[in-house]
Amino acid sequence: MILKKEPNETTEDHILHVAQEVFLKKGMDGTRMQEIADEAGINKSLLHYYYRTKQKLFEKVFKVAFKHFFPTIKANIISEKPLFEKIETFVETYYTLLQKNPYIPAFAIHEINRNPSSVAELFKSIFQDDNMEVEHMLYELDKQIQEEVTKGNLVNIESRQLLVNILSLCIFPFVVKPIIKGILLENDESKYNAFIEERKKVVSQFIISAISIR
Amino acid sequence: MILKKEPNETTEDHILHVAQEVFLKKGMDGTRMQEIADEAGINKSLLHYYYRTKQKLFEKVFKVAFKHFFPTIKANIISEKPLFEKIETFVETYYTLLQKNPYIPAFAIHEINRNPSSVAELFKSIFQDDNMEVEHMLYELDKQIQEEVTKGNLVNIESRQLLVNILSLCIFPFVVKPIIKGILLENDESKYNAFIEERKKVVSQFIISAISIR
DNA sequence: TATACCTTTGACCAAATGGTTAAACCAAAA
DNA sequence: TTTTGGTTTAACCATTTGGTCAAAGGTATA
Repeated sequence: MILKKEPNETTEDHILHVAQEVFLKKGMDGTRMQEIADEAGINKSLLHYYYRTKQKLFEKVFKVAFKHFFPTIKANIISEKPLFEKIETFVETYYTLLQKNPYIPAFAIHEINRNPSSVAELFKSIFQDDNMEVEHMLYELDKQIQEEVTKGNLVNIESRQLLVNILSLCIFPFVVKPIIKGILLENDESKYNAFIEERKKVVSQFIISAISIR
Repeated sequence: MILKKEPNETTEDHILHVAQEVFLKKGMDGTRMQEIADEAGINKSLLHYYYRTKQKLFEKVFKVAFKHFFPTIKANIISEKPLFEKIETFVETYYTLLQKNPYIPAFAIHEINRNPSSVAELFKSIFQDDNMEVEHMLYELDKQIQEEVTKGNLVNIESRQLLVNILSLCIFPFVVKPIIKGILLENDESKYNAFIEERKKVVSQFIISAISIR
């Protein structure tokens, strides 16, 4: 289906939005410049006029796609709230963010594995744009965990392991949507949506129950 | 690097193994028939001689790749062990299986999202080959969970949610290996391996702690 | 109106890519 | 030794694909 240009949208932006749509669904290798042009309702030359090469267009799309993701993680880890509350709001906001951008995780995973070194560079430049320091964030998270451990509220879990657990539980259900929907939920879209909606509560309960000492 | 043919290996098998290597890393779209031929040290025509088309070769690779995965899940769910023990052995064996086949999950995720309907068909035919019935497995798991709940050992968690949680915690760390390694573990391969090895214990503890009533 | 500048297009190109074919190769059977 | 049938190769083909270029369109300014 051809994506109509918004009235206030410049051609340059319109191309970017259409390219985002196509790249996210099909990946770098699976995307044809001609297809982006067709979907945007313009000539293929115009793509090159605005973005020179496929690679450059792809990198722009890639950067824009992650604009919202890292700041959300950062804001939550840095905030002053107690750990359990932090986890609850993180899961809630991250699920909502992913519901709005369901294709991004699978896209990222494929491109990262396809070209780890150059994608690592892209990530670093995004980090710089956002002024994020991973070491600092991990240090803050570590400190907070240790505090709760000494208070006797928390089992002693390594902060990296906890972080990976949380992200796994949030992101994975989106990257295997077709499997969950097709095999576990009778291929019913609304059942899948309900399943995901339910997870906003289930997952934070699951995590907190896993790490708290009662 | 060119993959040497084993002495006892037929050319047909050799091609399949090389194709597996390349398809797993680069995906269907990213793979060139010429590249498979080069890596196998043979002429491109020979690929078509044995496997007709790229699509057919891909489907063969796809089926072979998942040969071990579903039976492992099935065997564990069906077995007669108590639930917590089941979870422990499942996590352990699944992590070991993934350590041996680290590229398979990211590969599967990409192909599934790229072409959900045709991949769903492929999965169904694999299920048939393995004589697996998802409904039956879910029913068994459900029954066991309900038993533990009534015994007062377990919080009331939906079996599908639990299953997705377990699989998320097992599979996700492999699909984002470059991220974990690059951002959390100073790009150190041995640190990543240790991190994964540690998860065999961490994850099953995490799950059991999350769902058990103490 | 004329000019200058940005935008858009159609025609075109070279390289890459999946696939075909006829011939050469080779080992085992007759 | 000759024949036969499976295996392997080199040369070739049609199509696709990312990218170029010169010209045309359009619009604001002088």
